Amino acid sequence: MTTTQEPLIQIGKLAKQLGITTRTIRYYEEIGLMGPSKRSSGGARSYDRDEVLRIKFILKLKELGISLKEMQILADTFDSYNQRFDTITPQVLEILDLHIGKVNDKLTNLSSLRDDIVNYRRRIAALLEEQPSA
Amino acid sequence: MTTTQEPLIQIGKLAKQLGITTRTIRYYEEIGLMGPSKRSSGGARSYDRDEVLRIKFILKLKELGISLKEMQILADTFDSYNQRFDTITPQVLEILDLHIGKVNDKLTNLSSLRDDIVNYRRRIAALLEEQPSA
DNA sequence: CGGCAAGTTTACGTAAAGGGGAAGCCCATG
DNA sequence: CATGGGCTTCCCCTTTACGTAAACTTGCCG
Ligand SMILES: [Zn+2]
Ligand SMILES: [Zn+2]
Ligand SMILES: [Zn+2]
Ligand SMILES: [Zn+2]
Repeated sequence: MTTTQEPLIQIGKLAKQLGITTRTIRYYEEIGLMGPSKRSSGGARSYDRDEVLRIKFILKLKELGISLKEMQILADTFDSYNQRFDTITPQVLEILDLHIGKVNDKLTNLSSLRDDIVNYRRRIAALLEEQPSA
Repeated sequence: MTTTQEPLIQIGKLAKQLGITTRTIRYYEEIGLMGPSKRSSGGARSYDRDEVLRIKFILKLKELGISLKEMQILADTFDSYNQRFDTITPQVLEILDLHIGKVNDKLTNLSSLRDDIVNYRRRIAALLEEQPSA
């Protein structure tokens, strides 16, 4: 919440700018990830800089495989702890570390599977060359 | 398809053994990932060793983030190329490499985000210690 | 004033990967 | 013979992250 008169952006522009749809933005508000946005007299949503940053942050986390539900939990603890910086960040770090671990494991397993397949293939190829029967 | 008389396992046992439900196994058959299984006179499904291996392979790929749809594509090319080993493995490798790349990227991004947050936190902490006002 | 773009709400649809239950066979067992 | 498992097929339910259509305002332009 920045109180000074700053440039507001409308939902359509913002969506286009971020490469998402307006539906997505409204959806994030709908599930409480965004908090009710300011409205124009006519009822149109508008966003200021820190709200834009928040959406960008959400998108970044999403891209990294963190689910909206997990973000909700984060947002909730964030709100309940009343924006205390040093209580909230460890939570984020915890979730991040958890995901980093998962992704790391996945990478290891994928790579070893790849190796298995490559070796398997090599073995078969050798066999086929040795005795070109059948 | 192994023709020799070998031990067959029933769906319930198999599911329990693999830590999944019978529904899952039937589902894999339903979407064509498994090909129709042998049936007993009474109509009960039974599986031989290579079918079990196939399911295990599916589960392994799934665990690594490959979708059932992607596996279907693999299975399709596999079938259409009539089990020619050297035509099918490159396909698997291709998909695997693609996923390895994705996962690798994700890992990098997650780690750098983590670093950002840690640094951000450090900076704020320093600020709070310098001037304990407000 | 007519019209169009862009906004709004409400509400139903979708894809993925199964979960779970009903209704009905088959078969071993007390 | 009855009963209890375990199996079968249907078929609807669930979650996640939106898509999409309907019907309605607002704002602005000629
Ligand atoms: Zn603000
Ligand atoms: Zn997670
Ligand atoms: Zn076989
Ligand atoms: Zn994929």
